[in-house]
Amino acid sequence: MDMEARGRSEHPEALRLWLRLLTCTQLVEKQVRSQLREQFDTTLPRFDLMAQLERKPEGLKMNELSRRMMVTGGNITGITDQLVNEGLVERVEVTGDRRVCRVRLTPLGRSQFDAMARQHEGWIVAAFDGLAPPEVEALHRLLGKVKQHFNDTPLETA
Amino acid sequence: MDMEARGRSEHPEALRLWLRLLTCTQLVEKQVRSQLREQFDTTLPRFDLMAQLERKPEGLKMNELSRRMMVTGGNITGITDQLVNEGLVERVEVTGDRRVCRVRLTPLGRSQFDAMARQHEGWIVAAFDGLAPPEVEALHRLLGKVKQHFNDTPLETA
DNA sequence: TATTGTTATACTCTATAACTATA
DNA sequence: TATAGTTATAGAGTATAACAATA
Repeated sequence: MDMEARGRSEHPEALRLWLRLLTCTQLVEKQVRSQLREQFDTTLPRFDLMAQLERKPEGLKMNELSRRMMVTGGNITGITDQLVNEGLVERVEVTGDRRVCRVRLTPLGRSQFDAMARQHEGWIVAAFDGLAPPEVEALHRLLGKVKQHFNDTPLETA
Repeated sequence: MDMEARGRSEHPEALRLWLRLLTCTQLVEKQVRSQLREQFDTTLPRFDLMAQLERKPEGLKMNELSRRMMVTGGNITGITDQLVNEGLVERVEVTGDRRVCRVRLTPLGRSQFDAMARQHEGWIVAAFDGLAPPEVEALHRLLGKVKQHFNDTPLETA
């Protein structure tokens, strides 16, 4: 229940913040994973991939899926294969470059994703409804700065 | 790079917040995992388990480790076995209940953890140094409300 | 009977690297 | 040569459930 006992004795603010951030994410993520499993017999990466496609009717290249989902290419092939076998997404050839393919939702995939997304939205709203709207906004803004700083920083190896 | 394209078209605030929270956590977590691997040839769960023990010289029961790390018991046995084999932690019998054992850091484990924690702290400080101190504080406080709300809510299955 | 910890197992997710086919 | 995608593999990390010993 308390991952936050993890830091060193000095406990600088950044460390406390990180442990709490991790705890919150894990709480929500565990909830989402188990609900996806129970209610839809699916997994978070599969849901994520379909969610990436949902707003791109023309589909996305494997490349782009890999970058957006922050995992390497081989994994995208694997998840895509599963979803293709179940008829939820399809690979489409791209004219002009025969190495490339686009992946997009099938009508079945779209309707199934819509059903999942509706539930998913409910779980997420429930997870954060301890916050007032301005607090949600503030949290969103602050995390935006964290993300931005990461994008700006060349990821030092020291 | 942009997990946040994931939500539905309506994009209520809670959903946007969740996607950003997840993105930030994954960015930091990937960084920490790869540094732990490169610099100390260890993993995040192993580091976490040692961190739990660091502030408890008397050790923790397997039970307590399981609860704190939010994973089931069998996994705690596995990670503990590894660390015992490397001489970093030890199992201690508990008088009065022969089913129970406490796990605690060995002197070697403690000194090795200290070295890791020093580096770890640096990675975390770097991850959040795009925020001013009052912003760190605000973020910490808001996430505290999220966590609290989770603890208070009996985890509805609908 | 209930609890603590262990064992055995299966599955998902991941990165790496070698491979192919195109460019 | 370089790039897009695939294949093969190994290893984390996890949950589940059956089990032993003890309470």
